[in-house]
Amino acid sequence: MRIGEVARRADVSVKTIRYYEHVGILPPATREPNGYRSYDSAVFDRLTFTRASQAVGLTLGEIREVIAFRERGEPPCAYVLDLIEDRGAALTVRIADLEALRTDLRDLATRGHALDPAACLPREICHVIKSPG
Amino acid sequence: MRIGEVARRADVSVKTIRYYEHVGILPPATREPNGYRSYDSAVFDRLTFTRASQAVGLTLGEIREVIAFRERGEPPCAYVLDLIEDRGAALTVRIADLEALRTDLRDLATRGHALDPAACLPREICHVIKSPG
DNA sequence: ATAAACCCTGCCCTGTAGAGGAGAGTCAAG
DNA sequence: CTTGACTCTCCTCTACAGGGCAGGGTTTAT
Repeated sequence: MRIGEVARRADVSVKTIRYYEHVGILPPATREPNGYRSYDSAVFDRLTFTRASQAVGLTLGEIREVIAFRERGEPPCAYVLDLIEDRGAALTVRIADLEALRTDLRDLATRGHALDPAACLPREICHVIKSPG
Repeated sequence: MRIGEVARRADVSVKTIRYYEHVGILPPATREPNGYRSYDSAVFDRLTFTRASQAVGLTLGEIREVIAFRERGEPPCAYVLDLIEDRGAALTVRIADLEALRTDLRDLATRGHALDPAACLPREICHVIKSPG
């Protein structure tokens, strides 16, 4: 199967498939005598796994690591669980940060609506936004 | 005052100051006869405002817009409030997405711990991660 | 006089995940 | 025979906010 057909059937772009090969998500494709890449159905397993992994927030670099385990013959499950737990912890921190920011924004909006634009001095640019200090 | 002193006193890098001039956050500095940039204390108001704005999630592009209002002689407060409310709404969506992702990750971790790595087939790379379909 | 510290412009580099296009070769159908 | 669809490699570009050099000129203190 050629790259275009793989792309259509997996609903990814041809560019993406070449890129995945470039970054090691896909092994170097075998080639037809004319140089065209040739694939068998195993490519769909890779692409499906890659998509599912991206959906849970793994980067291509991490996905490549996971695949590397598998290629060394080791089940990557333990590594995957670590990754997932790290991602989860990082996500918790990030969500907390964003929630704090959202709170700030709401306070700012509330305060801002109570302020008079005519009382905003050029020197401070806009009195709605003040430095935390 | 020269750029280095501004940088020290405002606790930003010299690079950052030049960059801000480049992108229009700061007006082109006046120059000493030798070509060195020369600043008066107004630069600190800009830098302070810029920092405070970044802290609430505005981009330099947006900050530049706000400053442009001020330079046209209009109080930018109304525009700032719009920006803040847009950011807040976008943030709410984003937080919801991340929370959904965190939920997925937790489910995945829970299910993953219950699975046997030895039962993970090479074809699926890692059975902890499955496509949503 | 000279070394250390400062300043200038201009250029490339970072990370993410590819997109877009140039220029060329290949293949099937009409 | 030629048109259109496909494929190849290689190069540049995106957003964001600067960082890190090179290679030069200037100032300040010793």
